Amino acid sequence: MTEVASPAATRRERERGEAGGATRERNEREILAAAEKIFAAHGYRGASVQAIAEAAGLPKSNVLYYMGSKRGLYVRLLERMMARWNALLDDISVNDDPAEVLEAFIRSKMALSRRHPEGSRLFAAEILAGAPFLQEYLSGELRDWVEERARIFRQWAERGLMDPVDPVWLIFLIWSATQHYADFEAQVLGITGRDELGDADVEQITAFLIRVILKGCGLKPPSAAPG
Amino acid sequence: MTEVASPAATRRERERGEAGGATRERNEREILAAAEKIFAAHGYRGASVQAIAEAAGLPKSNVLYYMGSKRGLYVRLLERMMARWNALLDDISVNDDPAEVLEAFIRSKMALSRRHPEGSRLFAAEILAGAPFLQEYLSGELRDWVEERARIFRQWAERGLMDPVDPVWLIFLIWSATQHYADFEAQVLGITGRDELGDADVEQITAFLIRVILKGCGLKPPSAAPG
Amino acid sequence: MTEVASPAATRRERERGEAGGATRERNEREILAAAEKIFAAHGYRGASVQAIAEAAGLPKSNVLYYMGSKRGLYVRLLERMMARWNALLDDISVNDDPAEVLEAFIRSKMALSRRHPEGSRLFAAEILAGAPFLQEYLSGELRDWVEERARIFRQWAERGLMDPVDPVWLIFLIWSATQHYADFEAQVLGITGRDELGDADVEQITAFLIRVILKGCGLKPPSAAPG
Amino acid sequence: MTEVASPAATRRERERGEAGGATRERNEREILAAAEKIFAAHGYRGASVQAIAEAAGLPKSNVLYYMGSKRGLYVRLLERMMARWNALLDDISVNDDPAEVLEAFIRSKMALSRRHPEGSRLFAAEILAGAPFLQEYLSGELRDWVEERARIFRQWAERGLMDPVDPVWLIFLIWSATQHYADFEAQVLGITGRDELGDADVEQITAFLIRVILKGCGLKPPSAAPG
DNA sequence: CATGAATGAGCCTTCATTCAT
DNA sequence: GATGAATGAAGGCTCATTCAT
Repeated sequence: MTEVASPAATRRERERGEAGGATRERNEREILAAAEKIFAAHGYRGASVQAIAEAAGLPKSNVLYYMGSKRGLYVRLLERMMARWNALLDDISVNDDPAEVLEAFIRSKMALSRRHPEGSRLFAAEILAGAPFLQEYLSGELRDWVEERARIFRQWAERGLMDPVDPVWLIFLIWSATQHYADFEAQVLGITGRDELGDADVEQITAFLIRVILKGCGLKPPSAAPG
Repeated sequence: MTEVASPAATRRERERGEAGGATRERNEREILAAAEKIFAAHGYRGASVQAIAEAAGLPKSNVLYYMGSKRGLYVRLLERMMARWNALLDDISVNDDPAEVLEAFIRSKMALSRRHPEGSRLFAAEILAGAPFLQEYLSGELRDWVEERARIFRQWAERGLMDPVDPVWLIFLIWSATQHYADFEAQVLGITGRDELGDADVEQITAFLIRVILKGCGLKPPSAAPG
Repeated sequence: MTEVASPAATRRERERGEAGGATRERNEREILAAAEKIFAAHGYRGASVQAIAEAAGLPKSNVLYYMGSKRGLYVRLLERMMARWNALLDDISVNDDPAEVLEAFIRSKMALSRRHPEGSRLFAAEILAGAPFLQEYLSGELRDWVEERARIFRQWAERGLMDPVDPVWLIFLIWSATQHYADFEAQVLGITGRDELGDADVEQITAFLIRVILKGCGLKPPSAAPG
Repeated sequence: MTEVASPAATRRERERGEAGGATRERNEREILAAAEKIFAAHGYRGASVQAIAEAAGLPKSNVLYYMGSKRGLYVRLLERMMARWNALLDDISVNDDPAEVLEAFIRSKMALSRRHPEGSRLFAAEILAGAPFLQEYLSGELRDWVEERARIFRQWAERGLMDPVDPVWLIFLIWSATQHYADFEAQVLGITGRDELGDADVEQITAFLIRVILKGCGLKPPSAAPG
């Protein structure tokens, strides 16, 4: 990366002595992060472009210049979160070990919430608002994914590999339990009296959830993590 | 019911030909219901008095006339929800049967979410925003309540009445699992392809949760409801 | 005055055990006093009926019930102040002693401002606003009064009884100097570092003004008050 | 004056075909002038941003865009007026000639009121309201200034250079007399039957005040202007 | 007679967006 | 390419007034 500032270098850029392309990327990244935080906290309507701009350390005009519109920014964030989500929804088959699959499911879902708590809350806010932007995704892609899993869970139950619990309610249970620590973080911290949850806490919670949910479905946890 | 002397009939009232005294009460009720819905969907900032007024079928000024301020209305709704919540937090003792207590806990929590889904979402939105109005409640009253329960759960575990799981994570699990059907209703409906959850569905889900969570903690469900 | 409460006795009335007629009078008096204060401080537009009601210790509706409208109340106050003013504008003749007349003029004007500072400020606020309600009075009655005095002052000057100063500017000088202690009370108190001006202060100021103004017009003060 | 690069041309600007940079300055100037007029006439509370905007020929949002807030605009105007005021409060010493000092004082005060009548009225309205924004200034800076002058006046009196009148009352007399023609302009015009006071009138009034006040304090006017 | 209820209009301020540079 | 300028619309709230009792 050379030190030659491009002719159209911005003030921020010039001050930091950066090259052009990097600035755009960094600005976009900062805007997205800031927006995710604000939208997560206050929802689509409650978020203001001004607040996002301040959190990103940029003028308001820039936010709209980079993102087109408040709506466009919001949609982009939702899509980014859905993409992260889809990335961990790998296929499973009837021949897999139920306990292993469920454990992996819980682990990866927990890790996603842990890595992207703002994204998790953004999604929660969207759902609270009645999912105006995600209606289609929920009753399309996501529904298919759930039904596919459900079919396999049912087959496992039929083969006596696990208790015959309703697989859809089971999926919701896992979702709610894992998202809780991101979505209700303020409540969790308030009640536990901490400033934040550390990695050890999260690992402990994950093990707890795996232990209780698997056992609750008549499965033996494959790894012997204490809950 | 006698003809109680009452405030002046409003225009709405006259148009509908109603009796006098009921108007104020009805208006308040409608405003509270409308506000709970709007605040739940869009959070404190995202909700507008105009939107609440429209949902209540009243002029905007009227909402503020009845409720004083947007903030006051919001606080009143939060307090109402906290009161409902506190109403079902009866005491338990070490001598109680763990399975019965947990079942009752899950049942009552589920019933509360079922009866007041907007209130549950209102609470969720407040937590998403970082609990600006409930900070104190969370780290005060509610924390004490949780710790008290946790102590008893631990004693049960020591006596071998249930698995030695972390009681706080257990409480969070129950909370998240039961609230999920109110808070993420839009998602649940989208994925299950329904218009609403009926009483039968909710009873089925409740039984599922009781079954899985109790079994997951090494308890036998006292009633034999199939999940 | 009997103790029998009239059938239509108000709540306030009943609480104090007063008869009907007295209440109305007292309420009117309190409203007028409160309104004078509020209008004086904030002008016609800046005053609110609510603020007046609060200062009078009555419900807002009552203020309008007694006074008809904000505008009507304001006009009534202006007229009351003009009436007070007119009460001290007695006739003078060329044969009067100039010094005595001017002294009496300064004294009575000062006393009026002293007795009704709110009224003086109310008038000042009206003038600041461009005298929308008093236009006619100023260029009619008051103008005539001024011109009449001016004629006499001029005659005195012609007879060598006083310096040939412009009588209109002289009248304005007296008005401004005497009203100052009411209209700019906040400034006077701030600069002198007092909480209020006492009777002694006012007497001292009056003597000062008489001394300086009379001497400035070539007149000997009739009474020997030190300035 | 060179063609300085400047902010974007506004719609107003384009319509008028003006150059770029001047717009902002002109708008600010017009807003300040309009606001001074409106605040002077109706006080802080009675003034509305809408009215100011209309007087400035701009949309309401624009006024707030330029000035931040109604309060900020008001404070800025007060400070501007105080700055003008301070600009003419030059030091005096015991060795100066009392007559010359007093004449200069009256002249400069009169000129200030003449040049900035709206500012004078703005100040008057602020004082009428109880000086909520100027409390500190009055009992601080201004008080000190008055006391300093008073000390010198007293020394002059002790040396027999002028009558032993109370210097603070004298200062108030000069202030009230000179401000009167700005603050009570509507009254002055109504009574004198004119549309406005011309330079000649003001010069005449100034000479009158100098003559009467100086003579009233036992001083001979240095210049022989007839009142 | 006196007052709480009710409301359209207006208040100051913030909003998302467009535009010119 | 990036940003300050500008603004119509909407935000929460207060206003003076009307009405029914």
